Amino acid sequence: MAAMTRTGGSTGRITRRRARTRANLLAAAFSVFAAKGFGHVSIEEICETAGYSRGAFYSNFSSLDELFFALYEERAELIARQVAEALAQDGPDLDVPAAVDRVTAVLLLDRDWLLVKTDFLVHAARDPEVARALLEHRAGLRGAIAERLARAQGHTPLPAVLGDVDSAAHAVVAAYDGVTTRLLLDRDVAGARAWLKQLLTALLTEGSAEPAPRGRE
Amino acid sequence: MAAMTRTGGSTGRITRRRARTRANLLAAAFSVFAAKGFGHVSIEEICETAGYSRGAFYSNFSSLDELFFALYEERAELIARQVAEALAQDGPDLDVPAAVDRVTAVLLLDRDWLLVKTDFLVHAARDPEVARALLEHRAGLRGAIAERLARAQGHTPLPAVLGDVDSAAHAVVAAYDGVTTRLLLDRDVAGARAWLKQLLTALLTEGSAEPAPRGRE
DNA sequence: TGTACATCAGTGAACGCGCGTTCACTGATGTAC
DNA sequence: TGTACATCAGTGAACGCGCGTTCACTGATGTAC
Repeated sequence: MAAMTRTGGSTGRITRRRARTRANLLAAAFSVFAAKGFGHVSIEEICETAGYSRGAFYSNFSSLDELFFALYEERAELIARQVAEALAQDGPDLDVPAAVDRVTAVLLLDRDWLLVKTDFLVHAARDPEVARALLEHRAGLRGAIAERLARAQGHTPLPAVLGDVDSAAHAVVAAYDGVTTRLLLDRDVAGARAWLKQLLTALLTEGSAEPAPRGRE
Repeated sequence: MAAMTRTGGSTGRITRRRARTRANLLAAAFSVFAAKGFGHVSIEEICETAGYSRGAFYSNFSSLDELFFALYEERAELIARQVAEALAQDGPDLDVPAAVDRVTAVLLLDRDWLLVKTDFLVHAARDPEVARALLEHRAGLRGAIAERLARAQGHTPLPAVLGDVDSAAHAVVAAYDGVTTRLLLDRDVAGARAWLKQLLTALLTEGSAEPAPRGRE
């Protein structure tokens, strides 16, 4: 149970070569998973793409599942960092449209990531342990959003129907998930962004406060 | 291109035995796909579950993909019919909470279906042909919702930010997708229903018109 | 309703390939002096 | 900075299993009379 693997800061006994190989395998895995989907990918395929023999794989991972998990964690943390950055850019008052633009730029730009994370979702849906990890990541994202909304509460009040900032953050994440689904199917990134913006605006502002920009875009 | 296969109404040359076998294979496939996920399922596994030899599979389908597609179509049509029914139950005025209850009962009840349809989504995301079929199904659902909303427009106006009924229907489907994601992870059906209801209420009614029921549920 | 025959649907054995997994080996990397 | 040695990381061949796919066969189903 206690974390014995992967000591904190100092590299310790992990050689550069090893780190490089691991990184190469993860990078190759990302593109192969994105292209074919977890479950349609063989260890051999990843190794071939990365330019290693299969032995190299087993030297670094014990199974495809383990690699997939490591890959997800790596990328999810990257995204989380980028979202946090995007949210921090405003001053104390929240400029909803600008913040939404910045966040969606991070979240919707990379189709490969959408594919991989959705694969990971269906994987997690069948394995409670994996689900727990994914839920934690989502809780982190949600927390960052809720915090940001709370910070802006005085200036831009939320609609009463949503309730507190936590509910609002939940709704934002749900909107993101909904847009992800649509984008996976129609591949219309520009449309998805515009639409997510509209959706979030509808959710986060009083209906009467900001009427729709008729016929524009 | 022209549809040569599967003649319309009369059974024609399809024997009962064949129809039964096909149905059994589809039913077995549904539970196996739900349990393991498309991509982690072998033809052999489905046949074993259904109680047939592998030859029976090849006598009815030419590949796993084909079976998966047939399975999706069958179930998606079933769901679409049930949703249409649930939407038709009110009179001309729309009782939003009641309608939402009925629709969510259909859409969120069966976890296995959520799993399979999400599998199908990631499958479709990688194959434009399949994506087209899925988009058509979604368009059908959306159409039914939009029609229902339009029918109630006089009585229950939509918030201006959403724009027309089509946008509103899009938003409803997005909310459904978002809730699906969450439900796949936390398995909290009651919570998901309550939450979807809240979300749709926030989307479909003027923020000022219906304040939140503080602390209730 | 019964019998003979034709076709159909599913059987199960056989084949072979792809790939997961292992392991003795070798070249690469890092350390001690 | 150079050399000798120890350990580590990745190689690639080998093994074998699971399973996709085929096919000659047989029992089931349906039809004609």
